[in-house]
Amino acid sequence: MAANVLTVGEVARRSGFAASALRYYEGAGLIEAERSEGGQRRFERSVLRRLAFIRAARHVGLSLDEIRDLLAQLPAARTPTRADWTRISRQWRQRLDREIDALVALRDGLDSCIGCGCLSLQRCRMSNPNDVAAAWGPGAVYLPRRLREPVEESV
Amino acid sequence: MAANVLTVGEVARRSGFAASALRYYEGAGLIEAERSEGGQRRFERSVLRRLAFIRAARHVGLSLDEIRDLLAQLPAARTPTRADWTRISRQWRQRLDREIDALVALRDGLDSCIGCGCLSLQRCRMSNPNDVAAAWGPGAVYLPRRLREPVEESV
DNA sequence: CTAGAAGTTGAAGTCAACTTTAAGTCAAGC
DNA sequence: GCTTGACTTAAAGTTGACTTCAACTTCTAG
Repeated sequence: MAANVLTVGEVARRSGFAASALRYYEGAGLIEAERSEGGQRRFERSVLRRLAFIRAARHVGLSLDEIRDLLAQLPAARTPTRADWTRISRQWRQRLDREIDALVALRDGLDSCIGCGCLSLQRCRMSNPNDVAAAWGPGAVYLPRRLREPVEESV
Repeated sequence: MAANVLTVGEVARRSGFAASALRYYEGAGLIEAERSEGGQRRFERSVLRRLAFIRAARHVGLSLDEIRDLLAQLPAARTPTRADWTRISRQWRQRLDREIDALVALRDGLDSCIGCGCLSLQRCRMSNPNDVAAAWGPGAVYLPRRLREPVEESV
């Protein structure tokens, strides 16, 4: 393929995303593409880094909406630098910390439950809907359904 | 309501699950119900503890299929004892440990990524699909989409 | 020039775990 | 006996993130 642009198939192969996902991401405003005379997508090489970010963010459990918001923070005028990427990556790190904290709290709650064997709707932290809500607090816990399935787009 | 049985509405109120969810769970084989002469559901009181278990297991991120499998380990002949519940609860604890480990590994990988600013498809642990798959290993990471939304069934 | 691989679109399908809706039946208090 | 709230069912709708499909067009190697 020509000069410095990539077809959707090439991007798919190199990024590990399915071509259908790339089209979907374009529609969702996460990535952009020029068009050839015949109307086919032509991606700049920089889309690969963008996709790398998307993959990592998906692994952390961010929704596409959230990822789009993060990507919007990148400078539109110039090609993003390493520092630009670093700056926005730092934002999920906090999220991840909160997730881990919540899980540890969950595990501790489970331990106390196993200990008492109660699972009482009235008293138990694990099963009482109100207590559970209170225990997690308003800071939602975000976690990847994505992590459930081993990644294997790149077969 | 009569003697020792509960209507779907009563169970809903006391368990925090919506009545529609209870019907769904019955259809999915997670809970059982007798029927009144007129065909309405009549739940035994023990269904409440079962539901408490279901709620807790959902919070840990188990799917309904998995929960059904766990519940199938309960003795059919007699009413489950505290020891029975404890035994099957212990099984998710390991799961939770693995989830936490995976998240911590993810965070460490993220740290190294922020440090290097690379996000390279070829090298970076965070964004390379193969590396990511390898990093998680075959032991899947299970985490609750459920935890994303604060629980508020009991409004 | 042409075969065939790769690309295009919009619409529909998928998955899980429910909820909602419609149209009707049951139960209980007065 | 009647009203009214609670219940019944099957079927369709919801959400997010895609995939699949059908019908067609474009690109490129030979």
